[in-house]
Amino acid sequence: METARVRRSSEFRQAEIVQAVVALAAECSPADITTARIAGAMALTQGAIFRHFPTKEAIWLAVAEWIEETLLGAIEEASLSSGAPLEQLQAMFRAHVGFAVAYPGAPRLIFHELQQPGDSAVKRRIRGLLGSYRGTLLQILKGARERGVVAHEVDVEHAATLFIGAIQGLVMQSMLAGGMRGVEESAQGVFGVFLSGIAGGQR
Amino acid sequence: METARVRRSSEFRQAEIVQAVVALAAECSPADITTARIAGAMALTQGAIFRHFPTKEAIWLAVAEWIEETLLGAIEEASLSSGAPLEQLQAMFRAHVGFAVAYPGAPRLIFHELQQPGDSAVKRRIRGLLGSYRGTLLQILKGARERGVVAHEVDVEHAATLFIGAIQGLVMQSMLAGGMRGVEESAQGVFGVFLSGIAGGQR
DNA sequence: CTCGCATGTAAGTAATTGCTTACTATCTTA
DNA sequence: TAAGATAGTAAGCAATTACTTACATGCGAG
Repeated sequence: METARVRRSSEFRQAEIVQAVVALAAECSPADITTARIAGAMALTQGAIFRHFPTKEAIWLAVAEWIEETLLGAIEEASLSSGAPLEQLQAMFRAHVGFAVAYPGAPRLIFHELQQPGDSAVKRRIRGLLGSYRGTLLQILKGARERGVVAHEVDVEHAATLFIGAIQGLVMQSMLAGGMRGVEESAQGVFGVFLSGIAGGQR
Repeated sequence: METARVRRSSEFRQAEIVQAVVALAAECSPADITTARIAGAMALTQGAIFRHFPTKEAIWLAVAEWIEETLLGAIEEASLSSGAPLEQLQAMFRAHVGFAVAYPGAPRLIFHELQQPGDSAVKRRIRGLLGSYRGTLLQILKGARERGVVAHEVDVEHAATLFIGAIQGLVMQSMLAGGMRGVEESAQGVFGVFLSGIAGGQR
C-alpha cells in the first residue's frame, strides 16, 4: 500500500534531507546513516536522494553548514542579550546546551567529522565553525579580564578549552544516561563551577 | 614476495589484535576499522583474525576490557600517589591525559561505543568503566569537601562532570590541532582553572 | 491543450563488509 | 616417526554500501 507519491521542489527536499540526517544522528552513530535510511525517514526511495544532492559528501557538507548557521546564530544572539561579560558567557552556555538538547545529533556529527582522517571540505567547515566559536569566546573572556570580572591571572585559552569541555562533559553524561533529561539543570550547576573558576573581583 | 609465515599463540595474537585496533583508532574513525585493516596492520590475512576471535564484536569487547584495565589502573595508581585530595585529583587528571596522549584511539573508541544505539555487551562494559571512574572521582571530591579544601557549596556531581569534560575538551582541541602536541602543557593550565573553581579554604 | 522538464520509482552496478570454507604448514607428543 | 592439534592461507559467501540508469509522471509555461 504505497502512499501517494508527493512531488516537492529540490530546495525543499534538500532542507528535508538535512533535517532527516540531524534527526537520525540523534538515535544512531553518524557512520550508520546510509542514504537508504535517510530516504526511508522521509518516505522516499533511495535513488531519489541523488536527485537533490550529487553525492553523499555533499549531504554532509550541507548538514555542516546548517549546524554552523544555527549554532553560531544562537550563540551570537545569546551573547547580545547582555552587556555584562559573565552574563554573556552564561547565555552562550545556555544557548549551546539548549542547542545540543534540541538537536542531540549535532554534537555527534561534529565529533564524528573531526575524527575523520585527512582533510575534507566538511572537516574544514567544522574546523571553521569551532574556530569562530572559540574566537568569540576568547573575545568575551579577554574583555571580562580587562574589566576585572575575570581574574587577571586566568589564561583565557585554557578557560575557553574548559568552557567547551564543560559542554562536552554534559553531552557525554547524557549519552551515558541514555537521554537528555535533566541536562539543562546540570548545565546550570556545571557552569556555576566553571564560573567560580575564572571569577576575579570580590576576592 | 610474501614474507615468511609466522606462527604465534592465539593468546599472543589476541593481544596483538587489541593493540592494532587501538593504534588504528588513533588515525581513523573506529567505524572504519575493518577486520581486513586489522589483519593488514599485523601482516596477516583477514580470515586469520577469526582464528583468534569468534566475532568482530568479541574484538571490540576485548579492546574495551584492555582500556578498562589500563586506564583504571593508571588512575588508581595516580590516586594513591598522595594523601592530599587536591593532589590526588591533579595526579588523576595528569594520568588520564597521559593515557589519552599515549593512546589517542582510546577516547575515540569510548565515544564511538557510547553513541551506539541499544545495549551491547561492549557498551555495558564502557558504562561500567566510566561509572567506577566517576565513583572514585566523587569519593575524592566528597572527602576533600569534608576537609574543607573544596568549598562546601560545590556540588560534587557537577564538579565531576566538569572534570571529565575538561579532559574531553583537551581531546577535542587536539583533534582540531591534528595532533597531541602541547596537550599535556595545556592540561596543566586547564586543570588549574578547574581547581580554582572548586577550591575552598583561603577565601 | 500540450509538451518539456523536474521529480519520482525500480532495478540495476561495482566495491566492500563480516564471516565461512577447503586446504596447507608447523609444532607437539606418544 | 606417525598422528593430532594449532595457526596459517586463498577463495568465495550473502548482505550492504554509494551511486547509476531506464523509465514513469505531474506541473507550469507557451
